[in-house]
Amino acid sequence: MRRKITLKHIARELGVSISTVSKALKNSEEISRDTKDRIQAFAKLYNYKPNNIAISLKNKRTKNIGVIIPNIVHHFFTTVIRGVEKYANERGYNVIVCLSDESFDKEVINMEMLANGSIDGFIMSLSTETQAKNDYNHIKEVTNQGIPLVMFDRVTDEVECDKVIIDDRDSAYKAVKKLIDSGRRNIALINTENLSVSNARTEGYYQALQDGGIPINKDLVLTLPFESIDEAAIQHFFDTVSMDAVLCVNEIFAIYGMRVVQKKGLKIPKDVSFIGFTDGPLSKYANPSLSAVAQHGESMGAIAAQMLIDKVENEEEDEVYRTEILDSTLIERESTIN
Amino acid sequence: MRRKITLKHIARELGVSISTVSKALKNSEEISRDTKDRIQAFAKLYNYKPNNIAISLKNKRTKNIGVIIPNIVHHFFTTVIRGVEKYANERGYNVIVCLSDESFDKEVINMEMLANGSIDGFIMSLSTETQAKNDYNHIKEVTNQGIPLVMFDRVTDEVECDKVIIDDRDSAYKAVKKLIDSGRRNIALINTENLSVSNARTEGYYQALQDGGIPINKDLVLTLPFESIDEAAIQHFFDTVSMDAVLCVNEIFAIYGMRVVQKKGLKIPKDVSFIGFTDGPLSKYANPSLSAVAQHGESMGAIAAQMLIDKVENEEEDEVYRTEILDSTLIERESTIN
DNA sequence: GAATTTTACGAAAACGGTTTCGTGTTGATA
DNA sequence: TATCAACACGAAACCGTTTTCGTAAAATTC
Repeated sequence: MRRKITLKHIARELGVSISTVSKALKNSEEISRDTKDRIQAFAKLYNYKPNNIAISLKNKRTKNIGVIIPNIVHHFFTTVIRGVEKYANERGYNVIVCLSDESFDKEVINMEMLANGSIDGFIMSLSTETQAKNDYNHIKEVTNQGIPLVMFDRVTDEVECDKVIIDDRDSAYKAVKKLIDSGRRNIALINTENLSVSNARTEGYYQALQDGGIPINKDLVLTLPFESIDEAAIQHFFDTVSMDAVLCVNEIFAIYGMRVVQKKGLKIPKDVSFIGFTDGPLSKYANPSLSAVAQHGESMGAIAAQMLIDKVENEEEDEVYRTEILDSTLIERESTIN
Repeated sequence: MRRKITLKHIARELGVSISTVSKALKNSEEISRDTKDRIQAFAKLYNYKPNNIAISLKNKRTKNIGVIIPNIVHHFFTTVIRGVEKYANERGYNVIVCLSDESFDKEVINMEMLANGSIDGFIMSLSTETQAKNDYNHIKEVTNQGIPLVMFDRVTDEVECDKVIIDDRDSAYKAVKKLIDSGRRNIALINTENLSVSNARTEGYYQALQDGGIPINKDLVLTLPFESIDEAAIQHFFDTVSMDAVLCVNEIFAIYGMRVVQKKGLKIPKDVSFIGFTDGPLSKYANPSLSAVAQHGESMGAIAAQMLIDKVENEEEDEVYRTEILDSTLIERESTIN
């Protein structure tokens, strides 16, 4: 087993000083051609690579970025990570992924863990629990220390930092408008508690109904606790309420809803049409395939990474923060197109 | 903005030496109660936290583990990461995720990037390209340097290290046997090129047919390039070959196959039953829901993490490697149960 | 009161690099 | 031949810790 070789080893072996070796390997003008050749050849032979940790300590730059997300089994977050990773890698950064598991405490622990020098900046999306508690001290703590932060998707006004979001309100508005335009009048909504994005989508839903001159009927709105997929509640909802269209704030609700509706003998989209949020594989491969609002997670991740790295590498800390609003796309599939 | 405080700051501020501060904060017996109290109070007040990078350099331990996977949008890999992350976090480790994107070159680059001190050990699953090339020098390089490595799922005999896999051959065998036992005789297989796991599953398929006394018919096997989801090829396959059951080496093939079969007016599972590999949300929410071989990615990840961390923290390097074989579970759903 | 042991702390090395500055040697210049 | 710049390299500081070892001063022992 060949252990990693250091500058010290090379210096000792070649009878020169550590500084000479360091300079020679950076092709410094200070060192003679001869010496450089010797040192470089030796280094190549023994496959010398500088130790990242030592460089990090010296530069106070780790070239790592921390990504904290609530959950990784969600396709959306997965695509964001992918976008972050791809972009970060191109710029020589590694990605440390931490999962808060929708828990406030884990979010705090993860942030503290990484904030002590392990990373140059954070990209994060809030856990539901954090949004419910409305407690952002751990995040302010981090930004106060001057660690750059970019929040995406689930964000809050309480923290000043760069943000990347889609306009959830407007996306829902457009989806509902589309349903109205195609002649639907009894449009239901299945949403979730305590989630900034769900709330925004709900607002868009109401606004679209209002603008469309459709009276608001609270019975058409089913609010479920966060993704518990309470099958009985969904079943009961469709048993007791009648509608000709449904907007769901996530894929799972929509897929499950379609199933219940189909079991009742109704046809999709003839009798009821469905639109879901977050276009993932489920939507694409569902039967019928589900029309969905695509959030373009990968671009979101790439943009977040770009904003973060630009800030990290930008010496002068301008206290100006941007919020980038990305376009969503309504992808129409069998669940709305006859 | 309060910058991070260091031992040096505390020492200067309190008129003691750095070593005294360091010891006081570790509650060393060497330091008087008085001094300790002063220092600890001061440290608490200014929220002192030791710098991870400095500690890493000193200890030659980063408390980071690198995970290299081919793809993150695959549900299976996602669950593995989750398992790794959960377990690693419990033991105080962070997880650096790198995506090889099924590319040999990216796999090499990622490994080299992390191998220079950024991590204490690797957990990885091979990219298709690496398996096709059969070139594992970058991996051997890493293990030669004494960096612990655990491979999972897509592994190779060429590299000596700890491994965690499921018995793909046996899992496929059992799935096919189940189909035979339920009276199916024309059992098709949709598999993939150049993938260790796919090959093993194919072996199990043949073996089960042989043991079941069913003649092998190569026409019943469709081999697709890696997950291109060649829709035309799948369509053509079902148009020209007739079968009463299909085993697919991944979810997508199965879901897409079911759709084609349904469009032809055949009933699932009455006319054709389906079993897929890798139980993910698609299987669960498909219509009909898809019976699948569950690989228990989360346990796989947790076990891999445990093996890795045990090895990392174990000083004496016993050159003995284990291969842990996990049980898979056939989850029966509507696509096989009448 | 001298010798010895504790007590309480500081100096310094080490981890593996980078970088500034100092210096002995060489060759050119006046 | 004295002066000086250029060249080629080394010493040392620094990043932020931990840890070993040395040592004054205080406390204890005889």
